[in-house]
Amino acid sequence: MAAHHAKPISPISQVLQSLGLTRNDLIKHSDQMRQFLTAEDAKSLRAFTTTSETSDSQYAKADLFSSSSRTRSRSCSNSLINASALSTTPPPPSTPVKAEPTEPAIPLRHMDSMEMVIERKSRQIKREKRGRKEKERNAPSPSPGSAGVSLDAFMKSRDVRRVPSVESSDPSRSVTPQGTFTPRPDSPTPTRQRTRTVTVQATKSPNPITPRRNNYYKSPLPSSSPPQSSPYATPSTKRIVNIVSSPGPMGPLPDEEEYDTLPYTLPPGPYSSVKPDLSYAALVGQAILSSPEHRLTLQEIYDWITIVYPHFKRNETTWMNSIRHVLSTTICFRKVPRDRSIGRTLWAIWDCDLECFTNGGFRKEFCADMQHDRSKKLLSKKRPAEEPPSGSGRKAKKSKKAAAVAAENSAEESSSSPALLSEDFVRQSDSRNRMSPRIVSTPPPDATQNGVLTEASSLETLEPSMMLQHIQKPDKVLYLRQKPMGLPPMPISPTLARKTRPKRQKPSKEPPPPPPPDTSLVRPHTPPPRPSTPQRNPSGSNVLQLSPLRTPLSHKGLHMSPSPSLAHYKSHLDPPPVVSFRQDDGINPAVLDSENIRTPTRKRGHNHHKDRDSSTLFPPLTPRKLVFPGPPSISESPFRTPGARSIFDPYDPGAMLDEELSALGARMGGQDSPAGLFEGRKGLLYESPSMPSPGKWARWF
DNA sequence: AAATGTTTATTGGCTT
DNA sequence: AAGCCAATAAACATTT
Repeated sequence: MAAHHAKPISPISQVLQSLGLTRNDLIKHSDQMRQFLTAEDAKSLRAFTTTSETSDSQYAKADLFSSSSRTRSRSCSNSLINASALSTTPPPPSTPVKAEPTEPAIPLRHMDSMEMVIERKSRQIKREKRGRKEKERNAPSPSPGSAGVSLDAFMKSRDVRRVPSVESSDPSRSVTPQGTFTPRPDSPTPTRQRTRTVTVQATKSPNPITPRRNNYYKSPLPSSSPPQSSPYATPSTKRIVNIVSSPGPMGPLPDEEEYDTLPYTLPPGPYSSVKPDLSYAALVGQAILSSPEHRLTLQEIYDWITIVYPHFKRNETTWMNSIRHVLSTTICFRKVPRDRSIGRTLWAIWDCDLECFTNGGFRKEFCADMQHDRSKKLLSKKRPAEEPPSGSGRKAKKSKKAAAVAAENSAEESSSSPALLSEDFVRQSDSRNRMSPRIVSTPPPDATQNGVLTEASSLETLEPSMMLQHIQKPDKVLYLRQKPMGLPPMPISPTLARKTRPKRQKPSKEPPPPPPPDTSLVRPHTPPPRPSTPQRNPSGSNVLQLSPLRTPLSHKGLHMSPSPSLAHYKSHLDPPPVVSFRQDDGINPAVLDSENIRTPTRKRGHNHHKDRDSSTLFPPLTPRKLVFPGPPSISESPFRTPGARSIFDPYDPGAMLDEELSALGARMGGQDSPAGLFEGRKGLLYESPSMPSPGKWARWF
């Protein structure tokens, strides 16, 4: 808005005057110029042709539009995505064209922005060329071209956005001090950008099932590329510069074709190169949640992070190592193995754990599994004593295999027993984590479905009845899914079996082959609807893995955290019955157990990161908006206006959820309007007395 | 060989 | 001071 005013007509006029030109002349010339450019290399130049002024004005609202359009496109995107819609149609040179608005830049960023611009430009040119060739070569291929283009555009636009334009000196833009992205008019991109964005988004957000191509793996993104610091980044310019030119990790930019497969959504730019004050888990969570299905490969996660948080560069190992570490050790990140041919495993966040990631942060207390742990702790505090025995603390690790086996057995037992359900279950499983949740109360017949996890999944197909059931329970359950009983026996997870670490640990002799799990039980689980393919089974058979979802540790519900209670499990076999389940059975672990939910432990807010702080302030958030993977820093979303959630971003998972709910409600008819559900949810699960009105915190961005 | 995954250890900051 | 936790580092395993 301010931008509007900013549009300096006067300056232009002045310039024109000094040149002895009239506005008409200017227009004329620019037209000519445009034609000229369009003729040949137009595309590459497009971005630059844009005038910052125009864009500025649009900035403010662009996002709104873009979001909506995004959604829309998204809905159809799946089909369209690859489709040629785009491809066939030549990229409308027109609109999208101009790039962006240059941003407002913060003064200090001039230098780099220049560089960035230059670099970007050269990149664009290359890409264009490449793209052209490609097209010529395989004109037919649907998605590629167009999609690629769009993404490309998107990326470019992003770059631009990030880069404060050289010219940008729009005074009117106010930058918030620490880089918070206030609703700067510019941040969001203007219309044209919008267009691009839209396209991109559409492409990338295929719904439910993202077509993830193998190739994607290679991290298509210019990983390091974008580096940039957001204009807001206060920090050192040099760094930014480096980033830009950093050779990075990357190699060649991915082909456009790959772009259409981008499995995640990038928050609107500008991205600050400042190190985010978020834990790695939070970052990973944002990344994963930015994907429609809430699952990404490691590579994708890296990409997302490097793009959104330029602070992290692709060629650095530390943070990547940390990311991997977090993935492996954090319960909320579940592995979704895929067929080899398809690609690597995906790391997913299940709906039941969404709360952990509210506001873009990460609070494990809200992890469904954690809750179990917690309850367990409470229930049995005394227990700890027992375990230490096993060995000296950490070292006492027993062979994993053994542990695994034990776990499985126990799991089996527990799961098999009817007792599992409900409270018992809780009690038993508490520590065990992850899987446990899956076990839910009695399974309604085949109510199960394999849910497809999509955004929709969140709401997923629950049977109304089921829902009701749970809902009854005052406390918790959002929705449960149950799995039909009587699944085939689960094979033991190869994983467990396979790992043996000779060196470090003494191989405890043991491991007799894990007893065949008696799988008569139900193994509910949530999974993702992704086509989980049978895992590779070393032996060759297609048996499913035990739980691919969790690493052994996690199976036990442990995180690396040394917390005593958990520690127990590290060394103790007894508990954790790992429940194995099949990936595809479609059960959503979601929040299952109602019984357990307790208040989130202690105050989480205190330690660690700020995000936490916020959380402290506000307890759990409303479900609906919870997850938007977002923008750089929590506080900084460009979208967000200081106050609030005024802006509706359909692209936001939360929004999608809402939509889903609505739909669901509609379907269900009656009383439980989706809203109602949510409300209920909120009330039950999230609301805490102290909590501010839901609306307020609904969205963290 | 490189990318992925797991796990163990250590460290430092915070909170209790 | 004790605990807890996230970040790191690093060894090792598994896949690609």
